[in-house]
Amino acid sequence: MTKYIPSQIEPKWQKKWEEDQIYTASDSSDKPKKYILDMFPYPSGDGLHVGHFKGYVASDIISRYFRLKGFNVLHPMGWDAFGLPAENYAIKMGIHPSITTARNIANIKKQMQLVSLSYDWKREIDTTDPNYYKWTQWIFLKLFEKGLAYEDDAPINWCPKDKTGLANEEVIDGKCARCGEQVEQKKIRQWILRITKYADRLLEDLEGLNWPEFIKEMQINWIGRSEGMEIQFPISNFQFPINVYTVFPETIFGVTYMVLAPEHQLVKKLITKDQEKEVEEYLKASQKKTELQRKAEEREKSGVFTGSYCINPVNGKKVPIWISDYVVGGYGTGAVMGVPGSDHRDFAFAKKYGLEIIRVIGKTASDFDKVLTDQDVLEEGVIVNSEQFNGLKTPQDAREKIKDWLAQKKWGMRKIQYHLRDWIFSRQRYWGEPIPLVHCPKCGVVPVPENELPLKLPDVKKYEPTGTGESPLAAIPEWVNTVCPKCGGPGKRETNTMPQWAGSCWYYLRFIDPNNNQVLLDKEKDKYWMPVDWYIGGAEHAVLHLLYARFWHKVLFDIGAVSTKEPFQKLTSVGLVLAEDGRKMSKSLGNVITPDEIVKEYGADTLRLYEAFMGPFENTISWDPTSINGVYKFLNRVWELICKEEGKSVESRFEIALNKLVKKVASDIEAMKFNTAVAAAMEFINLTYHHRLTSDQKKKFLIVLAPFAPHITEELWSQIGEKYSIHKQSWPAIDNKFLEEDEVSVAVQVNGKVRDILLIQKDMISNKEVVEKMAKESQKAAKFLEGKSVKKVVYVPGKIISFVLSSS
RNA sequence: GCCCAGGUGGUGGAAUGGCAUACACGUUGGACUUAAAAUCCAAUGGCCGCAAGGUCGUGUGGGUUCGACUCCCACCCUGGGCACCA
Repeated sequence: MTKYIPSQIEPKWQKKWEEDQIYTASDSSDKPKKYILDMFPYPSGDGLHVGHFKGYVASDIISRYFRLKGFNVLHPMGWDAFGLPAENYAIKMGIHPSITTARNIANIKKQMQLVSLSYDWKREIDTTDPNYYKWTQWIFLKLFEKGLAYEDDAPINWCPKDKTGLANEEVIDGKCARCGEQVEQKKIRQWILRITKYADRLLEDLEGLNWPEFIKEMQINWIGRSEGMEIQFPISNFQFPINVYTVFPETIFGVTYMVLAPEHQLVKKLITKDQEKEVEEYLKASQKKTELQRKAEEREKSGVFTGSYCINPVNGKKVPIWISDYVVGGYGTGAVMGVPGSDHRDFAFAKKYGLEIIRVIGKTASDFDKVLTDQDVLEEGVIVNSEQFNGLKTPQDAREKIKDWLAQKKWGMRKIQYHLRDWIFSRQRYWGEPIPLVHCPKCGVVPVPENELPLKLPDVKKYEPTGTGESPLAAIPEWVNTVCPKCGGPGKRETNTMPQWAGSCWYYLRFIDPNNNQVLLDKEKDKYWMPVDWYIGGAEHAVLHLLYARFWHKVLFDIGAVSTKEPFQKLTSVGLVLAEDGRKMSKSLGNVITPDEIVKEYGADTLRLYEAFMGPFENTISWDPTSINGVYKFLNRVWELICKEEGKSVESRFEIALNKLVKKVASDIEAMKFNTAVAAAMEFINLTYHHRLTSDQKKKFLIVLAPFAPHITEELWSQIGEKYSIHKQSWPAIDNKFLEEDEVSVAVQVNGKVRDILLIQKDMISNKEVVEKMAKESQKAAKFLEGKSVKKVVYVPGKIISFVLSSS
């Protein structure tokens, strides 16, 4: 063969590799293990675009590299196939989602095989396969057994378009994360998972993880732990006090009013006769406000006085009780103590309604003046106007002392509060795992016995969501009506299904033991493979999948099903690939580029190489169709160079370049700097292109390139007469005697400016006198040194020699 | 408003205290060709200069240092996340 024609070599080798199953991971091996995992895709009908492949190619390069390095690598792939789009498509077309899902999976699998992602396909899993979701249901039963799943009909986020409830994590800016519809509050019966019970562990265990800081930060913020105090304010002539939660108890002497959220339980009981009308109007108005209006109002506060008062326990002061929607009902106690002297929001509210403003934090201990403007509202300073606490520094000192005092007087107690809410887990839709529970009028909620799992999703004609808060399953009496597993009497099945996150919460465990019918996964295999060493995927899952999966994993750890506390030891987040126009690739914008078309034009190796070369892995980068040509040209040059006759003599500069390349590519792959790894390979080819490589140099170069471009390297490997397969070789050893150049260039600086470059023999570089003499004699530098006195000479061996002149 | 990441040629980017702009795209010129494509070679930050060379230059302004894209302080801009959370 004389010319590089990808279409003539790629299918041939793909077929051979598949026949020989060269990427199979062994469950028992003397080799050290690496579990390298991609976030598995949702098998959408549109297939995958080149953006999806940036992460897949990266994890594939890493997997191939570690195989060459002698690791037993587990690199699997599967399908997160339950979910709304398949169901919506089914409704539109009248095709059962299982049919379209199977079709989509086949298509995407073909795309992946087209670029030779080296997955162990024997471990392929599909979350909609009853043999898989049997275990998703099993895990749910364990959650139920442990009291971590409970039923409630509290108001929840409801998407009127998708006609289902949503988790807090699925609401973005008050809109449904999936369809963008404005989310409403609706009160329906739901299954909820007690993720808040794990809040502290989810927070603490982040510390040991090798994850991007920004993702850890996002989880920390989402969990939102704060250490504060719950304080009781008694109400005269009333049996219940008002409880408030605050993280600033040191400001308690500055309380001049109390605010309740409109939905607070006590609201109705505290309204006095003369205020009745006004309050009612306010409540009505605030209910009507949509999220959008609330946003549009910016931070303009509004509220109404109830007519009642409570007592500040620390000084017996009468405090008016107000109602305002700037207090969020669902957080803390739904009531806030108003401290306009040290909180900007309270200040604005107090100003508007003419409430008293007392300064409790001053710049100095004598700063007792009333607060006049928003600028005087301080968060840090010295306590004033607070009796025995005056003069204490805040926050540090004062906060702890006042906390102790309040607790000792029994006016309040320390409390830890989280932003994280429990996870609304049921969906009123068809295409999800059935929740394996039976409602029995006699026994209550009874779990389906484990030996009856999987509880299969029934085939139905109509999948339309009902919108009533019931799932379409409720319309199938022969499925709903069943026998109570406990008493044998008539019972009704739970008709809600699980959210899409359920299947993805534990799939990484199933790859380890995909066909086990007895247990979730074998204990020995768990011990061998877990945790996932390297998890690669998009940052859009930072607080969704990545938090949910950690939660489930910890529950599985607690019941002894897994031996590790955390599932994903190392995480790297892949940057988005945008279309050429800088927008997201989407079918409706018509700017999608598929791997299929790139493979057709340039071959899979070019696609892979370009994905690696286009820029830093974590960056968001626009696809540039004109740049692809560059890596294609590079592969052609590789082809030409390797196909040339062997060189006979060993040129040391090529040896040095090659050894450096081997070293750099290895460290770059491990640091996910694929772009510079490819650039280094290009430099090597540019250096040697017009010369000849020895057989040994060819072999080493091909192995180094193999993780990036598996087809062309396999082909050339066989053309130079080497034994199949290049992917079963070992990563080249580095020859240290060829790592250093004979001559090193040293820059000459005069007053910080580079004036010349010296070439210094390797054995001279540590000799400062010689280098200094050479530098002074160099024509270019001497010009700037002439007639000046040198104050100081700094020499960094092998790098730079710097002359500092005395200023004259 | 708060938290995080980032700002370098026409473009994607490289360099994490020591030669700014590696590698690639694009552009321009040349070779080959009847011609085009492909390929190969050369040039390619701005300004001054025929050139040698000089000078400015990594968002802005200061600072530390013999030396700063890199470290420190303040600010501006872009992207992401959170947001009336007490």
